[in-house]
Amino acid sequence: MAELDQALARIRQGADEIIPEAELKERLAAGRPLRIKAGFDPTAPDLHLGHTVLINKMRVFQELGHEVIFLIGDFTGMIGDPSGKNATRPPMTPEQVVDNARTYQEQIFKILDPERTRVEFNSRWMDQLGAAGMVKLASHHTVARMLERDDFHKRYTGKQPIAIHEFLYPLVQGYDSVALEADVELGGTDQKFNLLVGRQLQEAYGQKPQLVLTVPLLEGTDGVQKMSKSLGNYVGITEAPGEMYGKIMSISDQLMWRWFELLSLKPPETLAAYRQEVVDGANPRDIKFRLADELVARFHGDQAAGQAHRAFVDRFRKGQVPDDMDTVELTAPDGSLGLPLALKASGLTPSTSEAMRMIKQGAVKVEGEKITDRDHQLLSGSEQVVQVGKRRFRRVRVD
RNA sequence: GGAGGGGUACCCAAGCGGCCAACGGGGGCAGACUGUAAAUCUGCUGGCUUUGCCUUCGGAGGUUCGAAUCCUCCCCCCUCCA
Repeated sequence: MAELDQALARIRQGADEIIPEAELKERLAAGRPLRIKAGFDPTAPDLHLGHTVLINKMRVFQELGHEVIFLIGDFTGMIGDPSGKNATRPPMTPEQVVDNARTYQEQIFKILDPERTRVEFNSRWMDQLGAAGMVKLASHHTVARMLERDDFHKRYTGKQPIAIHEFLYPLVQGYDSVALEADVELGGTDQKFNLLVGRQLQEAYGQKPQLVLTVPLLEGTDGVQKMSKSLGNYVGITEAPGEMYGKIMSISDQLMWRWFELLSLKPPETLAAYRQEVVDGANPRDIKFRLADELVARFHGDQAAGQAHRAFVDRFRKGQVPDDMDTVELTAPDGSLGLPLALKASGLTPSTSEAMRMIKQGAVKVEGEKITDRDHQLLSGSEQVVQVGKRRFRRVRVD
């Protein structure tokens, strides 16, 4: 049974909770491939590293021979969630959903095996359910239990509004488990309540309740809030290798360990050895290189990762100007172009006002030389490297 | 349906006739320091043909020499009562 124990260990690794813990071994021991469900919101098809914590876990199940279902919540997405100001979503058209679904698949198949991934849309069964079915579904859960959910509870006691349809969210998600006859549902720790509703509903519909496995939420590049696109603290998995490499290298040393733990596929012994290296005096930055190497390679291949690594070292450690910057061509009607206008026109700053500010603050360099004169001119026929701050470069040619 | 509270820049939040492009905080950007770290300190944070001009305080009008601030109508949000 060493094989079973190994499987258990791999599933548990990095997981926050498994409910009920004991049953996992039991189901695995039965030998039948388990049906693993993980739901995704179709409104945000740009996956970032935070999502991959979960997808990595899906992959583990896949490698262990189980049936992994990638569920796109198109029905749930069309309801929209009007509550939080930042969560207001316009209803999506079917075309958008299809588009997003395709984008999703392109991205997840960087991690999952497409041959062994079942893709589902919950509109398939939700559209069939009808109003009567919805009422029946709603009858299986009580308001009191719904209010146990932490965020509902807080809003209720804090006299904040809760729209009725928000109660439908967990119900529909739970019903997905009924429709799919899921054995296990994966989700972030913030999904725990919804996942548990699935268990309860399956029981109500005469099924064996699914197991619930939650994974921690990954902190974003700021190291504090969870990674999300709206907070701008994310690393998208389709980002260019250099971009991705830079973002990973900019995280704090403390956060680096967290990311290793949740994102690296390296065994725990290796990570422990890394920690020891730092204890023994290694520069944490050099360990961070390994994290960046691994992650960039996963999404872009070894070669691109190697290139990104070298480019990073050249640019920041050796202070060189990057060699792959964009070139823009500008026209100077009067033989020369004022620097602020050039900055705006080349996209280095969003406005001339911003360009003025950057110049005043000493953030602008032309051919490596700091320019603080706002009337500085770029002459026609010249081609110069213009830089704003440490990261924004552009080769500007003036005609 | 009734009563009350509120809509201010990316977010939170002051201001309640001129000194307001609008206090303060957060976030962001930049500079110093560094390991492009983190922490810290400093500056900036509407736009433009930039020592000046133009447009912003839910929307549309109005009063006034002058309005984010007063008046009218409208839209939206919240709380309580029904």
